[in-house]
Amino acid sequence: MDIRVLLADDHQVLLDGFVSIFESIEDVKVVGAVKNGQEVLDFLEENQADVLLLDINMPVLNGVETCKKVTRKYPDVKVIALSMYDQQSYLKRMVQHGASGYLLKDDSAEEIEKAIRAVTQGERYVSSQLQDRLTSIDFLARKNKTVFTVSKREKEVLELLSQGFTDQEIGEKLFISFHTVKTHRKHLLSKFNAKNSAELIKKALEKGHL
Amino acid sequence: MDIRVLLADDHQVLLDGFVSIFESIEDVKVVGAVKNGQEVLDFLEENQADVLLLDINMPVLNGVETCKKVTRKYPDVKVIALSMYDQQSYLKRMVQHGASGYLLKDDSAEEIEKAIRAVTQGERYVSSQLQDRLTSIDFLARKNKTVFTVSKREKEVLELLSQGFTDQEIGEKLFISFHTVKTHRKHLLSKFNAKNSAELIKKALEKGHL
DNA sequence: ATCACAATACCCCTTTCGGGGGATCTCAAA
DNA sequence: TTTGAGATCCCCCGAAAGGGGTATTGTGAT
Repeated sequence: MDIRVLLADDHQVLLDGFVSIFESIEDVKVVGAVKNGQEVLDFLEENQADVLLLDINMPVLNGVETCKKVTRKYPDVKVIALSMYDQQSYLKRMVQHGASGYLLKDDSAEEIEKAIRAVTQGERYVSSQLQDRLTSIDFLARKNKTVFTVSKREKEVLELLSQGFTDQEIGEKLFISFHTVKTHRKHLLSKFNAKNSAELIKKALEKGHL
Repeated sequence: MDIRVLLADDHQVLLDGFVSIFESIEDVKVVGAVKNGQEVLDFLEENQADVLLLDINMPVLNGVETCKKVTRKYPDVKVIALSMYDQQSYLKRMVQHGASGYLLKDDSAEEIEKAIRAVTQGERYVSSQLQDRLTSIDFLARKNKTVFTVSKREKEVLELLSQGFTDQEIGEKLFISFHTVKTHRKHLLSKFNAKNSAELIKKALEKGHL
């Protein structure tokens, strides 16, 4: 039985690229190529897949959310996260949400094939480029609470901060006291481990919270 | 004579993808696939190419700089910029620096082929997704002075700012007075039209200056 | 039912920012 | 050769940010 792969990435070139790559692999069939998380769910409604190669950065429904929904609804579908960035934060979040693998777009076709075979066997696969970090991540995941959540309100504050508004102005926009905004910002700073708002915005953008 | 294409993108998957795509096109030959701007220059030192498919976001030497250097040194090489983002700021900068084409990674293989053929004919090609914006860009490019430069020193300050350092700390790192840092930051704020450092970092990241 | 956490608001205090100037000096381009 | 831009330094001043607390709600998970 062939391995049925569903591709999800918002970039057409990448989809085309993957299709071409998989054409040369005997027992791997690309059964679908979609452009966002919503389409993943729509596709799985009516079709079957063994592996989902899922880009993290997508519009409409992002990778993390899609991964969560897919693994909950279709536990048999193995999800391999695909990211441009070798950031532990992503890896952690995806693994937490049920991903079986994590690859970088920088990885070779061979590595991707290996990953697909591994996850269909029920194994986990992480890009060799990240292997060395894995131990520390596992360790951190258990001991430390590095995977933090950003609440709805904090997200709003973050967004307005990135647009250059002051606490005062944000307070007015959200109909809350500027003290509260200060508190939210304070929490954000400590969650992202940023020394000030400039670094906060950078890290938030990097980690995909903006 | 075949069209010799040099690929430059830091993501292996994309390179593989392009190679696969071009394999099915008779008269297009991929003569090289490199991972950063420096490698582009190194490659062109010893080899020839007709078209350079150049990703804008690359480490070591970014797309804009690479484009500038390549078009200056090898005027016969047609550069097609490749970006994930449909931001006019990028388009403008690349065109200013001699790019002959601009594609989105979201574009289809067909569109890419079309673009390659167009630029080898000496034409210009812009992703159809951006066609409608072109007029306004041309207009802006003439009337307004939207394209500003960020000096070397300002870039350094920007980088350190994004890492959460204060003017004082940046001054120490760069062996200059914090007054000077303040001045640089002030200039950056006005250039990027940002109300504060948070917005500055966001805009700098968006426009690819970080 | 308890516990954790999000969301709200307030206090104090110090440091940093941000906006407005002005002033050299150098180097390259017009 | 003049002009402009980059880089450097300095002033003032008020507004914000940042760090440390405390505290009250409400809600959702265990």
